[in-house]
Amino acid sequence: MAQFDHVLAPMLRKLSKWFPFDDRDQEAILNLSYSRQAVVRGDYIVRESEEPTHTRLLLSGVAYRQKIVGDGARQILSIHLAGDLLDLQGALLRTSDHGVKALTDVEVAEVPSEAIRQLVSERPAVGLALWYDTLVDGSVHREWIANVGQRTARVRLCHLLCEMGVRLYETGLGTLNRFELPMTQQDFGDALGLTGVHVNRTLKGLSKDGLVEKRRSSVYIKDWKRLVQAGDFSPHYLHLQDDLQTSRV
Amino acid sequence: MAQFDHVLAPMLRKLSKWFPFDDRDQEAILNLSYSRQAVVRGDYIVRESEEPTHTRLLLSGVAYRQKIVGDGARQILSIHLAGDLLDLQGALLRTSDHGVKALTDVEVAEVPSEAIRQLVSERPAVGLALWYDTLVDGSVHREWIANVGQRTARVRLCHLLCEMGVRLYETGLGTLNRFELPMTQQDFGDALGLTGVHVNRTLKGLSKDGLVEKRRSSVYIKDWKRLVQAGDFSPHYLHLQDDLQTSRV
DNA sequence: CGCCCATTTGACAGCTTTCAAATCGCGTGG
DNA sequence: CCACGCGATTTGAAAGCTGTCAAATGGGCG
Repeated sequence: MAQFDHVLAPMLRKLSKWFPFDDRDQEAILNLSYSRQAVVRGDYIVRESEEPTHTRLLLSGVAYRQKIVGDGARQILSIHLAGDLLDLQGALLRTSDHGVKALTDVEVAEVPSEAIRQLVSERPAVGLALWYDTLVDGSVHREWIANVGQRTARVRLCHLLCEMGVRLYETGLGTLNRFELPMTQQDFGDALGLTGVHVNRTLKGLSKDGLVEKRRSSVYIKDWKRLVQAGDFSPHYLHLQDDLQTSRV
Repeated sequence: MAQFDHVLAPMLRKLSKWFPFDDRDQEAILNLSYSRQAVVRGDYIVRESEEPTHTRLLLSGVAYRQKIVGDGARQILSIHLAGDLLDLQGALLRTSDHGVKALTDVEVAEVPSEAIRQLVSERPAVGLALWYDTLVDGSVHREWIANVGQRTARVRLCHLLCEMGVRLYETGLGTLNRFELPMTQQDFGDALGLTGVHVNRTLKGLSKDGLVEKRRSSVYIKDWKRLVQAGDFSPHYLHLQDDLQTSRV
């Protein structure tokens, strides 16, 4: 493959980890029309309630999905890293049920929903891969429901740190001992169903116990093994393809 | 269509609401091999962590998906009614990240995962429909994350009652004013991240305020409009195809 | 009639929130 | 190079929602 530098190559690489594509599948993916967009930190990538016309691939930076509830509170639904498909539901659903915002300055590639639908009609293998991606997305959602619903603040926070550690490691953006995660304590709170103040106190507890240090946007995991225990974490729900699950985590 | 009495017809009807199938698509779906299974109340339909070999269609009864966390607590992830596809992730993912249990005696049709994969490869329109179903599933998960993460016990409970009311109504299993929902107060608690005791007190508050009466497995909505308000409920996230959203809810 | 499970209640503990106010870190401008 | 300003972090005290633990009550089924 000579197209490693193609903008959509990360998407191809990610999807083809799960399903082998033949040459025509690959060609069809790389021939998708797209436009490249830069979004600055804090801006919307997709607004809630608008009708989605595009599906997006996160090329660089960190983004998150959110919902605003009646009293104005924000729930962060998932965090996304470079290579993740954002707003895949925009390819089929009529209205966006949530918003997507940029946590850092990001770059995205926008692909028209119509092009996705046509691609899937003509190349069923690509459809399977996109479906797979959506299934994993759902699995992560499920773990978040359980995390927010059943675990204490401390366990929730550890769990989220583990998830981000593993995913950043997988994406090559860090190690299990140190990675960059530019979320504020308030962001953590909104992701975990806690207040920023309580995240602060909980984080301090983890630090006192020698599990984690967080300084600005750097996260230092002092004891991965104990953090995994404290976070009731098992990476199965991420449905990683390699054997990270048993070997290193 | 003469095959209204076919066991898989409900699945065909549901999926074709979203995407028009041609005759060969329909035929292919109805020709799927399946086996019919009865599961009694409380038993597992799919066990967590086992490798899924089948995808299931719920033919009758009520089922729910759950996760058990480290300390043994149970989080209910979603409730399923007749016509729902269960364990669709079993078609592609290697291990089941959650369990499925029967809330009432249920009947399911089991379709081999391999058959699903092959069907999707040959009939891309069916693949689109299944993908769509999975996307809606994810949307419901997201609402649950927000529900459990950001709302008070009272609002959470109202929200869940609204969701079930709309879905039972949609499925023809009840009206918006009265429906059967055989969940115990403990079940509600496990779905909402609350204790059964607190659900009891909250339910009593709703009753006192003239919103809802629950007696055994019957739910009587005394004031749908106020319940919707109290539950911060909007049905958009269910991505219903008809205009229930604006007309009657 | 009696058992079993679900519901109901009460008292109390406790985790988390709320509300401020103080402190810190760092980019910007003087 | 230092001062200013703003957002993020930190802290304290007090309130509150929800959980815990038990025990009593209720209702349906064998």
